[in-house]
This record gives sequence, structure tokens and C-alpha cells, in this order.
Amino acid sequence: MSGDGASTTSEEQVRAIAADRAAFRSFLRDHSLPVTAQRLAIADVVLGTERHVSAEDVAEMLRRSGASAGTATIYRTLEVLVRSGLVVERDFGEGFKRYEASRGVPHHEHLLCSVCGRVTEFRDERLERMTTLLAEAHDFSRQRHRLVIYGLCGDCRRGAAQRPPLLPT
Amino acid sequence: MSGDGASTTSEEQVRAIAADRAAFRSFLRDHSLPVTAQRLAIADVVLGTERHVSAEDVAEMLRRSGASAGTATIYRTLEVLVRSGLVVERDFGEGFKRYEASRGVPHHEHLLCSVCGRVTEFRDERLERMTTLLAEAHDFSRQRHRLVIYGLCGDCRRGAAQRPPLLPT
DNA sequence: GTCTTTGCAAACGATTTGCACTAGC
DNA sequence: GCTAGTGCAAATCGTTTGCAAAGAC
Repeated sequence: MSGDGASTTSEEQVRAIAADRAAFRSFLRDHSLPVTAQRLAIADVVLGTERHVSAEDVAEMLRRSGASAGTATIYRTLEVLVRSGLVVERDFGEGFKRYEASRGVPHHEHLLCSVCGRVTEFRDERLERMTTLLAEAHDFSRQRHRLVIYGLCGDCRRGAAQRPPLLPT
Repeated sequence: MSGDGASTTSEEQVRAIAADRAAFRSFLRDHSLPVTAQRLAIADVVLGTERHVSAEDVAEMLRRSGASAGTATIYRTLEVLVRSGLVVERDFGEGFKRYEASRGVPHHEHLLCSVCGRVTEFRDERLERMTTLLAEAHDFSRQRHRLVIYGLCGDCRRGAAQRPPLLPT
């Protein structure tokens, strides 16, 4: 589980991404949904990055890769990706949604850098248990929870990256 | 710290609310901001409830109390209230913001009922410490955090309140 | 060929802003 | 009276939807 910045794409990740792409094609077929060039291009972009991308990021990344798709198509395809379970929708209270390849990874928390917008993930078992107990203590049945820690990432604290979130390579 | 539902307004709360209203007037004077009827009406509504209200809720509550203010004024006044420190802005990822009287209460977490929209607050010291440590472990300087636990409140679990969030009395 | 997707443009909901008018102080 | 606030309407932003043309199977 790594951040949004450095794209240290390991052998293993390459395999995981390829698997996800194949899974999406299967999902489309299994649900009798046409496999269109746009859907594949959008899936490639979202499944191919570690980043937590916005719909606008996706449009930008498509443009860079030569492909393109209308705004409506991007949103509609992101919805399909979410339904397929390959992508998770996130709302960090920034005024827009972000989408993250789920990679079959269990629930995890997020650190959001207030300066560069970089998102880092981490998982903590104690937190899982704690939220269940806290909910119970207040007569709630916990369904899910969301923890976001806002702060400065290492780079920004050291004055390195004062720039806006870098789009992926 | 109680929920949004039952308005068990205790003696102490009445005093706290009165104090907040006075504090807002002082804030306006101290900053050479005109004390207008609209500002006071909006402050009364937001400071006078335990609920986490949306801008629309405020409009509705104003209407009920006989007062009224344009949408723009509501948003502009909410901003002043937030700047004064008497009110805190919240985003639970619902597509709109909520505002909560801060009452000088320290940071706390929220439980949000997926059925009736009720919000319950709680505070947990371990969580405060834990988030700082978690951030450090990932080379982040923690500024603040936000935890929301989504689930079913007791009433909704028992099938009691299937209705939308009740506006306050 | 039939049925779904696509893309554009219009529609949306929450929030913000421009500007003539009104009200604090 | 001078300055700041108010209200309305228009504008904005992210996202959704209607609909004719285009593409998957």
C-alpha cells in the first residue's frame, strides 16, 4: 500500500493490473454489457494507477494517452467500475469524488496532504475493532467507517513539493 | 454530547446557548461588522440546536420561526459564524455541508445513521493519540483528522424511525 | 438488425458572486 | 451619509440526464 506520488510499479503490481483489466472485461461480458473502446480506456487509466483519481484526472489522463471519452461516459464508466467491485469511490470532503482501484485490498484509512493533495493509505486492525466497539457503546450498528487524517506529507513538510498533485506518469 | 433527535434542552444548555448568542454579538462588534436582524436570526437557529444542520435546514428553520433570509445571506452568515469559532463546518460526504455549534467542545467523532440521517457525537482520547502515531509512522505531520462511523442508530435498527431526519422542534 | 453506449448539451443541486438597493452605525 | 449587508438573479462546479447518432454483438 503506497502513496500517490512515486510510481514504483513492481513486477507484482504489473501482474495485478493486468488481472484487473481482464476481470473488467469478464465483468462486462458476464453482465452482457458491450465492451467498448471508451470503457477499456477508462478502466486502463483507473486500474493502472495507484492514485486516487478524480473524474477530471481521468479525463486528463485519457487525453495524455491519446484516447478520449465524453464527461458523461467517464462518470458512467466509473459507476460500472464501482459496481464491478474493481474500483472504490471516495469522498474526502474536497468537493469532488475520487476513485481508487480496490485490488481486492481490505478496508484501509487515508492520509491526505493538505499541500499537494497526495493520498497515502494504511491499514490498522486496532482501528477496525475500535470503531465497532465505539459504535456499540452508542447504540449504533456499525456498517462501515471512514478515517481521514489531514496533514503534511514528508515532502511538503521539508518544502519539497509545493506544487499541485502530479498527474501520473 | 447528544444526538440530533430528542431535544432534551437542559438548564445548562440554555445557558450555553445564551452565552454563544452573546459571544456572536461581541464578535460582530469587535470586528466592526453590522449586527443585522438576519445575522442574529441565523445565529439563533444554528447556535440554538444540537443538530448538525445544512444550509437548507437553516432556511427551513428560519421560515418556521417567522424570520427569513436569502440563500446568499445564509451562506455568508454561516461563514461568519465559522470564522467566529462558534460554529464548525462538517462534510460527511453527503453532497452538502452541515454546520454544528461548537460550544467550545473539543474535537470529536461522528456516528451517522444511514437510514434517518441522525448524527451522534462522541469523543475518544485513544483515537486522538492513535491518529498522531499513525500519521508519524507514515512520515506525515498530523494536522487534524475526521472519523465518521456509518451505520444504523438504535431506533432505526429496531424499525422505529424509518422517516427522514426530523427538523428540530 | 436490435439494443446499448456515446457525446453533446441541457439540467442539476449545492454554493458563490455581481450588483442595485437597503440598512447599520 | 458612508460603508457594509441583503436579496435576487446569474454564474460556477461537479455530476447527472435526455436524446439523436454511432457502435457492439
